Amino acid sequence: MKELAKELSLSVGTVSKALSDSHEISDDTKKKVAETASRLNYTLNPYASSLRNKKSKTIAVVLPEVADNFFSLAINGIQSVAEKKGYHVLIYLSHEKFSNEKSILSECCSGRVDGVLISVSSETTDAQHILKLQQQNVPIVFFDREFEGLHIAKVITNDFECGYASATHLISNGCKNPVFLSISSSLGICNHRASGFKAALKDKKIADPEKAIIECRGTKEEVDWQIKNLLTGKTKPDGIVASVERLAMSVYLVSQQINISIPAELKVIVFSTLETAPILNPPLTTITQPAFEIGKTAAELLFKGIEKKKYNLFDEIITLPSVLIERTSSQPCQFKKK
Amino acid sequence: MKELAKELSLSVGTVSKALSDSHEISDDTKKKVAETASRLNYTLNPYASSLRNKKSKTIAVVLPEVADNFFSLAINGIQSVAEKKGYHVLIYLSHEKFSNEKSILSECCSGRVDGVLISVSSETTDAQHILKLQQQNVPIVFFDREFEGLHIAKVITNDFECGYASATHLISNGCKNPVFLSISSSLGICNHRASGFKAALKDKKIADPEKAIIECRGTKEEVDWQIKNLLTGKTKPDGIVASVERLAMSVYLVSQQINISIPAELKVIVFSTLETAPILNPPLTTITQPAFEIGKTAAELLFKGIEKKKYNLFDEIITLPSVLIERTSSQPCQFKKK
DNA sequence: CTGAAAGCGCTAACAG
DNA sequence: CTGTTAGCGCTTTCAG
Repeated sequence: MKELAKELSLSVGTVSKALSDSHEISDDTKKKVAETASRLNYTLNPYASSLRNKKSKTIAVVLPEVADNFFSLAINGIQSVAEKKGYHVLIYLSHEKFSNEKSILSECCSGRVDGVLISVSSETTDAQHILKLQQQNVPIVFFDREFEGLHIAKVITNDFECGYASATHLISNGCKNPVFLSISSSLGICNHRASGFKAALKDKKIADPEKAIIECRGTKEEVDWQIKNLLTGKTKPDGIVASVERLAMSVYLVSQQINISIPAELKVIVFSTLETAPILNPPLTTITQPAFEIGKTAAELLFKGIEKKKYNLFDEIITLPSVLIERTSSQPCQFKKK
Repeated sequence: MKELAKELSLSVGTVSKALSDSHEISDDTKKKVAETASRLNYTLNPYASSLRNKKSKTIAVVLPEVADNFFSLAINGIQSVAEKKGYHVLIYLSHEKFSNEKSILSECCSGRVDGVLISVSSETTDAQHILKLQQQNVPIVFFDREFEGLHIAKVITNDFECGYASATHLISNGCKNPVFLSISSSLGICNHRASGFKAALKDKKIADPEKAIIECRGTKEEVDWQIKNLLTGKTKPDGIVASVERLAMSVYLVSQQINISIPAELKVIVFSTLETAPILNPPLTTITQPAFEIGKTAAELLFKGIEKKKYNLFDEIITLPSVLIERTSSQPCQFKKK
C-alpha cells in the first residue's frame, strides 16, 4: 500500500480511503488508485484490516463429521450465504468428541471468527465451552444438533413429529415390535426423535416404549456388532427407525450378511438425506431433512446477529419441517397382510 | 495483553515471550503468566500475530463440491493433518465454475493463507489464476484433480491404469460395446481415465475407442436426460464406466425408470468411494480411491512446502493406487455366458 | 478533497 | 532474565 501511494504520489490514508470507496475521495483519484492497484496486482492485507476493524469476515462451522450427506449439504447452504456476504468459512470437525469440540470453541474465542455455527457432538453433555464463547459476545447459532436449555438461536427440524410419524408409519404397515436406534441419549435431537417415537408406541399401545430405544455407540465395527446382536437376538425387532444415516447403513449391511429380508422380515426407516436412498436394495424410506435450507437459514440468522449488535434477536428458534418419503424398505408385505 | 502485563507488573514484551515459551524467560514467570492468562481467560489475538509473523496458520482447500463422498473423505484427511500442525482450514467451493475458482484463488493471494490445496473445477482450461498464486510464493498442492503441465506438486491416483482395468473388466465379463462417461474433456484426471479405457478397447479390438467416450455436462437433470437418451438410443451400450460418483447415480436412477436390468443388460463400474455401493441394487462395482489418504498426503506435502522454504521440493508427484472392488453390477450373467 | 499521525495487538531486536 | 522500542499494514480521526 505504501508502494501504491508512492507510485501515485498520494498518501497511504488517501489510498486506503479510495480503495474502500469512501465518499470523501474524488471519483477521479478512486479510478486511478483502482487501476494501479490492479496493475501492481495489489491486494489488501486481510489481517491488518482485521486487526484495525476488530472483525475477521470469517465464520466457523463446527460439526461432528463431513462424510455425511446431511452435513455436507448443510455446508453447501452455509457456504452459499457466506459467499454472498463476502465471508470466509473455517471448518472444524469434532469427530463426535467432546474434547475436540472444547478446544475448537476455545480457538473461536480469540476473535478469529465473527460468529460460530455449530452442531454439537454426541458426547456433549456440558455447555461451559459454549457459554464461554457466548460471554465473549461471539454470535452463535445451532443448526440441527442443538444443546438444549441455552438462550442461543437454533435452526432445527420437527424431530418429535417425525419420530412420531416414523413409528405410526411402521405400525400401520404391520410392525409389532419396532425399535428406535439412537446414537446418544444426551443429544437433544435424538431424544426428540425418540420421544416422538415412544409417544406413538404409547398411543398405539404397542410394545414397551422404554425398551424400544436402543443406543448405538462406538466405532463403525462396534455398531455393526451391536446391530448384528440385536437382529439375531431372541426379541428381535420387526421394524427399525435409524436416527442417523450411518446406522441405517449398518442395518442394511448386517441384514445382507445374515440374510434378513427387508421389508418382509424387517422394515427400515432412516432420518437422513442420503442421496442413494432410492437406488438401494431395497429403496430406503427416509425422513429427509431440508439440509441445505437448514444450513442456509442458520447462516442467515448468524449474519443477522453479526450485523446488528442486537443480541436479543438471539432466542430465535426456526423449525424447518422434514418429510417422510416412503419407499420399499418400509412397505407392508403381501403375505403378511392377512 | 497489556492488562496481563499490568496485572503481573511485567512488560508486554516479557509476557509475549513467556507465552511463546521463549528460552530467555524463567520457568517461574512463565508459569505465573500462564496462570493469570487462563484466569483472565486471555487468548492471543491471532490476527495481530499473523500481521507480525507474516503467516496465518491457515490453509485453504478449494474444491468443486462437498456433497461427494470422495471430497468429504479427502477433507477428513486434510483436516487430520492440519489439526496436528495447529493449522486452520478454510473451505472454498467452486461448484465446478471456473469464475468462482478464479475469484477464490485471488483471495488466496492476499496472504490470507499459508498454502492452498486444490482440486480444479471441470471448467478450468486456463491456469493463469493458479500461476499467479504460485508467483506470490504461495505453496500449492493439487489433489485428485490436477491441472496438467504446471510445475506444481500433486497427489493423484493411478487413473490411466484404472481406466484400462475398468474396460478390460467389462470386456472380459462379456461387454461388446462399453462406453466411458466423462464429465469434462479438459479435466486431466478424466482424460487419463478415458485414455486408459480407450487403450484397453484398442488392445482388445473392441468397438471404436473414440466413439466410446461420452461427455456428460450440465445440471443433474440435463445429465439424467443425456443418459436416458444414451440408454434408449439405437446404439445403446452394454457396459458403462462412470468417471464420477454422480454419473453412476444417474445411470442407476435412469435404468430403474426405464427398466434396464443391471448387470444383465448393462454392466456398470464407477470411480468412486461411495459408501453405499455394497448395499445398492445391485451392489455396485467401484474403483475406490484412497480418498482419505490422498487428502492426508496432499496436506503433508503442502506443509513440507510451507515449513521449508525449499520450493523446488515442489515438482513432486505422489501416486496412490485405487482398487477395483468387484460387485454384482459388473458380473457376467449366466444366460449370457453361452 | 487530501495529508499527517496515532494506534489496533503483537513480536523481535537490542539494551540493560 | 526482563524492559524498551519500533513496526507489521491498515483505518480513522483531525487538520489543512
